Amino acid sequence: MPGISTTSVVFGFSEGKIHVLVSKLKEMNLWMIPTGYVFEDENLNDAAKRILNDRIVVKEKFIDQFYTFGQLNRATSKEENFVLFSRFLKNKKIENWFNQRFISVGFLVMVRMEDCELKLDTFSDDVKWVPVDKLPNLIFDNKDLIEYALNYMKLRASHLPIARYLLNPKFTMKEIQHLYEQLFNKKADRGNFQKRILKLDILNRHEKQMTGNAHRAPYLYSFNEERYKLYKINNQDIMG
Amino acid sequence: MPGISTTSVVFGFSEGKIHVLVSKLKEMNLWMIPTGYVFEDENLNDAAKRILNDRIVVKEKFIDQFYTFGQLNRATSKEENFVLFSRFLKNKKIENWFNQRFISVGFLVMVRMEDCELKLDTFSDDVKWVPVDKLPNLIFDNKDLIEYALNYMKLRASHLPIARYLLNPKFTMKEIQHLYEQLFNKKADRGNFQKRILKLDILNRHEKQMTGNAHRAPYLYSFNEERYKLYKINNQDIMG
DNA sequence: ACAAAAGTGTTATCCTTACACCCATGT
DNA sequence: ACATGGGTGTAAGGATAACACTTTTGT
Repeated sequence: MPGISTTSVVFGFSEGKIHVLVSKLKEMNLWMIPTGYVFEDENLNDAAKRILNDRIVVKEKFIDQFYTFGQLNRATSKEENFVLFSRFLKNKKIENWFNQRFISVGFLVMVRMEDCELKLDTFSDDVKWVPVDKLPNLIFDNKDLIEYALNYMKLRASHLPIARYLLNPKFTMKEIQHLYEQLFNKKADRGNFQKRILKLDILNRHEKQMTGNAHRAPYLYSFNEERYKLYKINNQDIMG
Repeated sequence: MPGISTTSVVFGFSEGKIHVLVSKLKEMNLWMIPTGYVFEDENLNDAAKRILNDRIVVKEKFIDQFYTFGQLNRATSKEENFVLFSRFLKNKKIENWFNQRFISVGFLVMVRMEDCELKLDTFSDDVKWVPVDKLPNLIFDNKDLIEYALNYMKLRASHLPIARYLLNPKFTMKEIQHLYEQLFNKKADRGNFQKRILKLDILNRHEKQMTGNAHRAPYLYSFNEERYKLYKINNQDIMG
């Protein structure tokens, strides 16, 4: 469909940092996140998945739209990068898809970084994960999209399966706490955080894992899928 | 832009009921909510406002997108209504805009019903407010959109200026309580509801209004715009 | 005076916070 | 044994829910 694309912000979590998936345009110092046009006979969500599958292979992922970007000046607002990109297109003799106005449905994607296999698409000569606080030079409004997605995650944290999709199947309390501390940029009390999480009654506790460190070994936890599905947040606030 | 439309779910509140704005297709028992195509040189939000202005005149409104609908079978899923609508188009000799696949960005709109002046567009011979629990026969997936918008309002109630835009500038505790009771379909304790609302510290209390009823007159309240703007919800849940 | 609605107060209970204490582990 | 991180307990303070009590109004 002319002018309709999906753009995915793919988040992962590793070594205590939230990461985003980016790919580098061939022979340029310009990076981008997975984008592509929607086919005439294709559902929006299917389009997002198809385009994503060009860059990344992963068994399980969370994917859902978070906002539709339809400003007129989306491509030209980062003028410097727009000029670079136009030259790139000319070199590659690609048709001028991007010269017309386009609307992007933004998708929030969450995966386990360790389960991912990254692939190069035809326009790229590099694909990698970068920490969200160290983003490279991005085309168009890609940086805005990433920030919008992060903010969306924060606001809707209690309605999104963040830990479920970003953490490994088995994880420690320390890991899940670090994840939320990173997301909210805020330290939490160890004991109270644990109590809060456990009170949700959606985790299974497993055997301790001997780490070889010179301290007590932590328990491992996993999500209890049955109870996790039942777990609905009572975010009725004003209604008590 | 071919295939890209905006569709607005316009909510109002009157006589203790949440209402939706609908218009009736000429000479048919088929209703719809404000929809229209986006121009090539037009921002998404501007398109939604322009299309809305064909049906309704109101000074102040809340408007924001809530979801983008991109399923393939959107028009034909309500087959009965699709057949009716096709016949309507043929009668009216309108070009077959709707025979091609289309994507709709759904907008949530909130207005004060009493401030609204409704207008007929060229396809309609009736425009009116209907209670959300008594929707008429609607084209396409319009009913789904309305239900989606309502659910979105519930989920994000604490982040949306619902009472600010649905209630009259001055209102009673009873009115704001009824609004939230309708939205959540749940009764609240009178005293506790009042305490919760007042603790937010975003309301001004005004003189009592003599109603002529045989009981104590209630205070009137309005939103304190300054404090309302400062009021940010700490919905950090898991972070305490 | 009375009924009905509106405003305010009370109490028991629960939740949160900050911090302390004990436990486990490899050196 | 000891240092370090991990698990759990506790007491003070705050928030919540259910309900009772008081005030205001027109008849």
